[in-house]
Amino acid sequence: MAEILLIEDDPAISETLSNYLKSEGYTIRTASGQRGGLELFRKFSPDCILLDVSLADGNGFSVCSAIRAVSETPVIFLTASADESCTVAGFELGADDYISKPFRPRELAARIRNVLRRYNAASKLLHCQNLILDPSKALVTKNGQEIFLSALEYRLLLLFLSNPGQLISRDRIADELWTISGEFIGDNTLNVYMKRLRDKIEDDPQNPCIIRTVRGLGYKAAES
Amino acid sequence: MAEILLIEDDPAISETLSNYLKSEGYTIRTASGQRGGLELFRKFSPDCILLDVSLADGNGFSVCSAIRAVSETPVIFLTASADESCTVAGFELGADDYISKPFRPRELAARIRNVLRRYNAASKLLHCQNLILDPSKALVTKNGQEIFLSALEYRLLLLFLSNPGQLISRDRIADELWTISGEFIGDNTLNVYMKRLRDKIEDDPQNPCIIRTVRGLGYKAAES
DNA sequence: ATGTAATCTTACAGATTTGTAATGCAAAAG
DNA sequence: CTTTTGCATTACAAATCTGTAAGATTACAT
Repeated sequence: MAEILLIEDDPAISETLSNYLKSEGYTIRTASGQRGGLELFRKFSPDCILLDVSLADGNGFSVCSAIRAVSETPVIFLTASADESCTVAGFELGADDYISKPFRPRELAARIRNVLRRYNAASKLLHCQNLILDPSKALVTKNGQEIFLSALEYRLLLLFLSNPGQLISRDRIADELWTISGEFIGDNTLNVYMKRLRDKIEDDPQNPCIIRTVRGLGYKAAES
Repeated sequence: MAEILLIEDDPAISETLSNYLKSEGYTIRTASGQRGGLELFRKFSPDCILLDVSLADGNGFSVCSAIRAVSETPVIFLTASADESCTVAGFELGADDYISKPFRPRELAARIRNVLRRYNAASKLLHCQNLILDPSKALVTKNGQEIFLSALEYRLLLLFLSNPGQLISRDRIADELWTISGEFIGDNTLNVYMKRLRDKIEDDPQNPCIIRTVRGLGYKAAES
């Protein structure tokens, strides 16, 4: 489960929130000030940060700036004041949400889930069976072993893993891979590419599990 | 500038919001109900949707579901009630934010900017000068013309465009491109790759603008 | 100016990719 | 059962990719 860093000045609020979020299944680390907060951030790389605006040794805004300088980790501001310019300032610094006290616990939990969902969706590795494709590095691995794919094989796999469980017609594949460059390719060229790709990614290319044939319609990647 | 679809029952609120957001530079389209709202959504593909929970012909939740079924376009719920279970329900349906009346205009604008910022960051095409790299299709184009890159050339370019304006050392490049597979390559192999990539992507490979050399330190991609 | 180190450029083979053609095979249609 | 259709498989040249070597050029220090 996700790990949350709570940076909060007031010990009473800190404990209340901390207990509630633990009951929701999160791992919580708490700090009462800027210095300790940033230290825990560097040490544990939490998945989300709850940040009080008013801290003993500074304010939450500078903490948020410091975090944003090195990371996109979601930051949710907590504040006693519902002051509009504070809210605006918080978002300008790159915060992901801004919640005014009094906190309603279920809403807080929903907003935490919301930022985590988006954050996880953003850093998307594409999985399928024991295969992992990392679009940010154009890297394909299976059981930790790199698989070398040619440019077109990579595109073909990317197309399938981007649409898991979805039937993709032969025409659509041909379009996505070739028609941007205006070329036209022979009728069974795609068959050959499927074979080559399967030989590289499937455990048993004769009985493909990752990309299955749907006779007469196209191909379909496994759900996950 | 971004285009916003406002789906709101109450004509007075609709007009007030609409005028304010226009003054902020957005293009606004308004609908008063579910049916009209979804029609405008399909017709104009707005960048963001402001969605009142209570509508004449249904409620905002079903509209949100319908939108989420086909798109990740950001949805911000607007509501008169500050009811906590409504808020939670909204987020469960995949909403991006949930704002209770009375709306403070500057905060609303800040929250809109926030969801737009994240949404744009998520569907990230990587730009640099007149060059565009689409990681979701592994496609590189320049002035609309496709550029054919080999697997390694693509990775090399991806590395640079993912870190615009940032100096990248030769060692780091060698690590990112080769050491995952455990291979070691000759000392000037990277020089050759840089040359090949530049020949393909730069207008004038002799005077590279997209990736510049920083002698003794490495290479650096232009900011944008 | 001269020397040195860093980077660029060219050239070259071996490996791989790319597209086509020919053949094989199995599921659906007749 | 036979034929047809759709996909799989194999084999093959042309093109391209990949890494290295050798020499040219450039920027910097002395």
